Amino acid sequence: MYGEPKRDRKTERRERTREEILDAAWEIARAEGLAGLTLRDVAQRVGMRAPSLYSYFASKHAIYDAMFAQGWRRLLEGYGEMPLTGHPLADLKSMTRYFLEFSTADPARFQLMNQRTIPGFEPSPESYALAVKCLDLARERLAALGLDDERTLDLLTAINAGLASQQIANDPGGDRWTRLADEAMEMFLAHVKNRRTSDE
Amino acid sequence: MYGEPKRDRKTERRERTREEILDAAWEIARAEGLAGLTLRDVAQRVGMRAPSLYSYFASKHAIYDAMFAQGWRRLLEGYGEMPLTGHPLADLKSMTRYFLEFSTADPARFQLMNQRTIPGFEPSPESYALAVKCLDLARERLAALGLDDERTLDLLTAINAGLASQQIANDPGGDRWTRLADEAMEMFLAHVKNRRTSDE
DNA sequence: TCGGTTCTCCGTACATAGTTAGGAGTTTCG
DNA sequence: CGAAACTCCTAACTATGTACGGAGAACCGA
Repeated sequence: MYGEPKRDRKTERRERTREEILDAAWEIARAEGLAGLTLRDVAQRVGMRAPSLYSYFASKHAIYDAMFAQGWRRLLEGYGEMPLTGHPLADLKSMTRYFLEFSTADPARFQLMNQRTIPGFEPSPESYALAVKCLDLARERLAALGLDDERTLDLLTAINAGLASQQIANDPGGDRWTRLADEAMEMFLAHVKNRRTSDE
Repeated sequence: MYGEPKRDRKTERRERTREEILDAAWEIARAEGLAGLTLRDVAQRVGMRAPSLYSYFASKHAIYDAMFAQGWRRLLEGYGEMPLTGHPLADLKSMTRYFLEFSTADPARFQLMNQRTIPGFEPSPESYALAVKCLDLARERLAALGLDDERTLDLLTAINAGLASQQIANDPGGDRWTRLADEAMEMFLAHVKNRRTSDE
């Protein structure tokens, strides 16, 4: 029973180094673009040579996978901590605003999380599960607002993805799209309400 | 004055070879992904070695640029040939449907045209002008339907881009997003009409 | 405390990528 | 015909992801 702390210290150090590598990778991806990420650059940033990274990640794709998972974990976390009012319009607006800020704050991250753009890369099932979990949370929130069918969720995610990618492509930093996002949510809510009453 | 036909024959051949190269590039991009495009593969497909391509394009980015321009030219053409009824809802639906089909038919092309994802690549001013021209046509069409402010155009392009990227990422081939696109256009039109009457 | 195992990290090396340089062979034109 | 231009080649340089094998430290059971 006394042997364990030492093993912990070892795996703990290992975990710390993995984090260090991922942090370096994020920095470079932010600066050089997702595809501009280089193992040699990452290695240099953490004081290693490129091949040494293979002690921590099986491949470059494995690094992307870990980043993919981190991204969705952080978004999930952010959604979880977000204060909600219970007013549909206000809550829809804040969720969309949060998503927009999150996405445009790091275009490389958005690209990694939402666009299949790296040839040969596919997130592992475990990482993908995090993305699904995030979608499930959104579904749950929508349901709490009384909007619980699948089409509605698809529509909302499409709008959000579109706003984010347009802002990233055309006007990173501006607030033009933030205001547009508010308008979009008004439109969205009115539509769903309307569909709801005409369905009954 | 008689020297010109021969020069023409030469530049014509050159132009044909450029087309051949671009066709090969599209094929490979469709099959391997945009970033999976390789000069050596392109060269092989047209019966050359990689360095020979430099007689026709200054760099790989120059090939991407020509493809970018071709993509927007084709979309512009498609929009131009599209029959319009004058009914706002019907026309909005067909334009969005066309954009969706066009985009999902070749995800690599969509990525090249709409997402800044290749590190270091930026379209030349001439190529970019084609993209702007395409946006101008959409603006014009919207105006013809009585919807002529900039916000409306932004909102529409965001919706369209979102629908396309979601379909590409989640369900290429299915018609789930086509139907969603119709619904989105109903929502969009109702919203704009509503905003219009409450503005006056 | 010692000997073996495991874990890091290194240097080297290989395949593939975009790209450059320089030179043959062909075509064009005076 | 001879010069110029064009096309295509081979060879080679650099940067990339990755495989291999080894040196040294950390760890663990005896």
